Amino acid sequence: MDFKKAKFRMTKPRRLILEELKKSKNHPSADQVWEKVKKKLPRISLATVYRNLELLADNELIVRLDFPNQPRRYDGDTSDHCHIFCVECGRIDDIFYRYQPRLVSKICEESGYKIIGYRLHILGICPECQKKKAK
Amino acid sequence: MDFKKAKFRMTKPRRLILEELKKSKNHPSADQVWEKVKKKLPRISLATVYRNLELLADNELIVRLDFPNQPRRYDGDTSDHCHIFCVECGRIDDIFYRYQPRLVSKICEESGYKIIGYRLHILGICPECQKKKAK
DNA sequence: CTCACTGCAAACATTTTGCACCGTT
DNA sequence: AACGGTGCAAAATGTTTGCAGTGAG
Repeated sequence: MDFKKAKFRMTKPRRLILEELKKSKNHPSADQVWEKVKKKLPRISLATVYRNLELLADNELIVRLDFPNQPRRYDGDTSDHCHIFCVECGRIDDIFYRYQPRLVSKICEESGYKIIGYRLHILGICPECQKKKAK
Repeated sequence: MDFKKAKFRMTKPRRLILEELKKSKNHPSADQVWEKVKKKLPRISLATVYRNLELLADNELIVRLDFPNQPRRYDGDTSDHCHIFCVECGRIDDIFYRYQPRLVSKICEESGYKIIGYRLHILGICPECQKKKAK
């Protein structure tokens, strides 16, 4: 991994994006981060937000969350946990469960792949959407 | 397979798309399915392919595969298995491992979500790409 | 002083939609 | 005959890029 090589400047837009992500609990999209950061830096471009989110994720300061049928989301919490995604409203919550990939590693060896990582995604319907549907 | 209850007609484009997917082993994208089906039905539109793939997936005759940074892929094999994805070239292979979600179900209950399903995605580098990188 | 970084607009890739016509049932 | 399905083109969506100017180290 070329993590060490990566040298980047901590510019104002970059710092604000990282801070915003560290403090938000709702796993925002690039667009949502943009809306927040604009309040402090009104001239910031959406392209800058995209560029910085990808750079921060490449350097493992934040985490990319890819779920079906919606824009990429980001998590400022890089600790080892997985996510549950509401298929109705798109809400994402943290699940503090550490997936143990021992068995599956064994099976994967047969494929000849070099394993990089695992993504355990849980899909469900959040409490609010269950209530709405009950009506 | 029982199409009687299905709320859709088994038209020629739809049948060819399903057949193509059932026989292909490389988890193609909509675009790739289109290229194949065009050989038998040259006037078919890409929009038709998209519409039918989504409809077939909704009816669980095929499976959607969503991996980061590439178009949605589809699997004609609906049996219970997971997938390994090459982050270099986008190749997807089947892994015949059945994920047992007992423990995580327990943990998820605390979230109040109604659980719909699990997606275990494995990321890696396929044998061919490992060779290329070795140079 | 340099070069990574930025804003902006335009390009891009993928997917969805409106509409008039077509073909199964 | 009805109505779901289709081709086509255009729109929508989400993200990336080219460029000229800016500012952090």
